[in-house]
Amino acid sequence: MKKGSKAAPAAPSSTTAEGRRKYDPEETKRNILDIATQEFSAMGLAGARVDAIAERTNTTKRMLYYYFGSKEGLYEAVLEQVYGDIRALEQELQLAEMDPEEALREFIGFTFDYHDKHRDFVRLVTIENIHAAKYIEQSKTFKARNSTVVKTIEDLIARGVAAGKFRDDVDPIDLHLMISSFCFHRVGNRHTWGAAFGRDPSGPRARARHREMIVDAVLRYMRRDG
Amino acid sequence: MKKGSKAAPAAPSSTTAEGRRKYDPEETKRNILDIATQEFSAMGLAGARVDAIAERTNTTKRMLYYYFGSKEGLYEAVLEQVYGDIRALEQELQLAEMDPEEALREFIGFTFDYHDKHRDFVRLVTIENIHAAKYIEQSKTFKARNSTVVKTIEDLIARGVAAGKFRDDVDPIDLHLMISSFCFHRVGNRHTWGAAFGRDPSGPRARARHREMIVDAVLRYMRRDG
Amino acid sequence: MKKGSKAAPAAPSSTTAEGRRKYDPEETKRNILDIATQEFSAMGLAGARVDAIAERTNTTKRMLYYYFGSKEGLYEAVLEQVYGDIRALEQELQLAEMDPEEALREFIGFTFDYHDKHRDFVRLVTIENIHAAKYIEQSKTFKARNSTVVKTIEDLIARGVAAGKFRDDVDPIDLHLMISSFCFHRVGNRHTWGAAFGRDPSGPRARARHREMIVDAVLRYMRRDG
Amino acid sequence: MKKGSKAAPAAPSSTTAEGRRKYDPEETKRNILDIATQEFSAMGLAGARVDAIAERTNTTKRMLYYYFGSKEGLYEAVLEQVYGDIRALEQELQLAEMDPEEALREFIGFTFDYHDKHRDFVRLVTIENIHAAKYIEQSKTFKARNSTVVKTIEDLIARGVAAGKFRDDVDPIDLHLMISSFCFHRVGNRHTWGAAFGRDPSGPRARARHREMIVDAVLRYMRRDG
DNA sequence: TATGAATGAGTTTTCATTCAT
DNA sequence: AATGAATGAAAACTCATTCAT
Repeated sequence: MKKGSKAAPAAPSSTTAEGRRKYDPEETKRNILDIATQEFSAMGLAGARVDAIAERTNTTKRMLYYYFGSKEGLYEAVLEQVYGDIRALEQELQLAEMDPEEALREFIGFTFDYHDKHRDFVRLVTIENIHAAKYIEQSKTFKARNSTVVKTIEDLIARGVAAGKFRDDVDPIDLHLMISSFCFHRVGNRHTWGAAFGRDPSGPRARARHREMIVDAVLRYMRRDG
Repeated sequence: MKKGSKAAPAAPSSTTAEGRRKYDPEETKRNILDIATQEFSAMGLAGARVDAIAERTNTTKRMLYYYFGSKEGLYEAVLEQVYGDIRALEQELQLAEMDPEEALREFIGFTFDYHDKHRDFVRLVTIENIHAAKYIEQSKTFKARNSTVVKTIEDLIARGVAAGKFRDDVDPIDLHLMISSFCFHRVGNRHTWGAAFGRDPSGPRARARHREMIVDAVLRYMRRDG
Repeated sequence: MKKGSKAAPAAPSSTTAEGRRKYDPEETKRNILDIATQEFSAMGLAGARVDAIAERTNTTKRMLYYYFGSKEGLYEAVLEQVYGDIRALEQELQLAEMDPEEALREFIGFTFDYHDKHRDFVRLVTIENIHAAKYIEQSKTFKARNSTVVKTIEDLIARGVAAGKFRDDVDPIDLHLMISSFCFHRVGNRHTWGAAFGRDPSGPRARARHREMIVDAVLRYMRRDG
Repeated sequence: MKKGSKAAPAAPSSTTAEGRRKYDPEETKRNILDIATQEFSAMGLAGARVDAIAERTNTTKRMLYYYFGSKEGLYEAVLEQVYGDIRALEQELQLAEMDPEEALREFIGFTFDYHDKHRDFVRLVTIENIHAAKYIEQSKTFKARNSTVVKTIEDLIARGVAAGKFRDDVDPIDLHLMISSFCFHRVGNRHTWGAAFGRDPSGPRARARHREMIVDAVLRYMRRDG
């Protein structure tokens, strides 16, 4: 029953060639998570290969199981991180200090830019929907985080309504949906869209035009006497 | 999902009433395609199992290969059919006879209703985007079909502009994107959305509200002096 | 996942070198089951290797999963078969026609000989007890089969009591336990016994002596005025 | 199971009241051995997991290897301890001072009670037989210890024969086998027996009955003119 | 045309053991 | 003496596809 015991690699006491510490659990976890984000995003949960992820990592397949338990556990960790990132940025937005219309403009712009830049996030959300969100639903922090955005939008609308600028019959989550859908779709569905109409809707040529478009559309929709 | 697929009649494995053929190739193919549509839609390309599809079929795995060559071949056939269905309906819309604003309203409503009812279609498009549209791109009829929609929208806009109703700086494909994204997103991302905010954005309670919302938003956006 | 084809024992159109038919599911299953019986018996459930079983088989590992689903499923099938064998033989014993004392002698002798010859059975039962019988408990036929033995012993005792030969305060299952324990133990624990006392209690030299011993002990125990 | 293992006190990982050592090697070893006894007994050698043992211990996996060298070394230590316990007790029995029949009664009773109470011992012996006793055979003290029991029984029989009470054709090891088999079997095979006949043969309801039964049967068997 | 049986290559996961601190 | 991190080898299991009848 004895196994691999032939040659001890025995590295120098604390650092490797590039100066990375050899025993650095946080670094190891982060490294695995980064690669896994790319692979799951590129291939989907079923399509991704644990071997492929491990191969691109600085460590071995075994560590992946050591830290994340299973392929699905790793996928969950990836999802949680990626959702955490966008929610964290949203909270830094400081919209409360701006004029309502300006704040809405800012929020739409942020949402647009984030999706435009973070295609991995868009893909992972898409993938998670294929799985009926059953993995993200297990996350404990997920719902708590999302309630913050709703609050942000609620405040924003309320201030606009109070100022006589915004209509008062719009549900904050619906508004969020309208903004997100455009920002998400032009990235997430860019391939079929590109195949259908011969141009990438998320390409650089359309970016500025689309950004302006969604800001314009949403503001017109929200304005009191549009 | 196909039009006439409400209740897939069993492929006969023995003679029927009188003199009819023992096997019906067309029926067998249709049966396989129906089941495959459900499975690929539910599980994705990598996640779907050939065995699972064959099991639910009235025939055997061998026939699946006989008619469609491979798992991927079957997936392509499913995609082509499902895209064909929506484009065919779009062409029956007869928007040219309506007042431009009315026609746009009609077109948005149709797009909304189609996505709302055909979740399999939405899922399959999503899945195909995970695969960077590489399967649908091989379809010969796909691009041709799509150009028709563009033409429809172009005409619609042109008539509205001519009538002084619509602004003249909107690209037809962009407009299509704006409409589609909302209709698509509330169905395609309903699971993560539901997990995040505790309500299904594609559920019956939101349907009428959302339909009105997207019609309203797009019309405001298009109106000349919004 | 269709399994064991009830009818259609496969027409013998092509045969292999040794005359074994190439497409013979029953033969394939039996072959796997035979090898698995040996391996599980020799190594235990955890210790047995699916690869090792498959290797010794005329077919591949894949078929093992095709027919038995999992390592545990195969183990269950082995257990069920091996228990079925002894119970089937017990039922052929025709004890009802014998004089009660003669019948008891016959039953003890059979039990002794069966355990003495079928060491695989003894080992598998031992192994199953390590697993707290959780696999055999899932067998549907197991309990039904065992009730037959009880009935046999009950009848046997009753007839002996009626004839004034046997004491009337002995529980049939207890009697069975007394008989089985000796027959089982000298085979099942022969290794530790051999290590402790330097001789194999199930070896050929002890066989006749032990057989006589257990027959003698049980008959003395059962006799009315022992 | 060891004598003084009712409530394993935690191995201190920090200083205690005053001046006591920070680590207690003997305590650590005992703790590991206790847990290992439970795990090997419950799962078998192949089925037990080093990680699981270490987890339940007050120390870490490394210590397990430090003190016992390997999984197999730990298993051997467990076996040796457990066999040592029963043999030590047997020697305390003081049968030489009793009337032969009384002494035999006492010996059977002791054997019965010991097996009835020490299920871990029974299981470990069972497990060791699955491994053909290859681990216990390496024990140096094992055989020496066992020869004592044989001597005890030999004396006991000889005194009974001399007193005209016992038959003179019974081998002491065979007698020991007869006694042990019943006591062992009703505990070791209780699970399959319970599954087969719907009652636990080692349960409290059967205990007194079984104890009397084996004493009765053996004494009848040994009596000169049974 | 139809079908259950069969397969090889790959995929996830497990495990006893050792290393660096 | 103690510990969390790390590992290589092997184990169980899966899957799209083809074969023989």
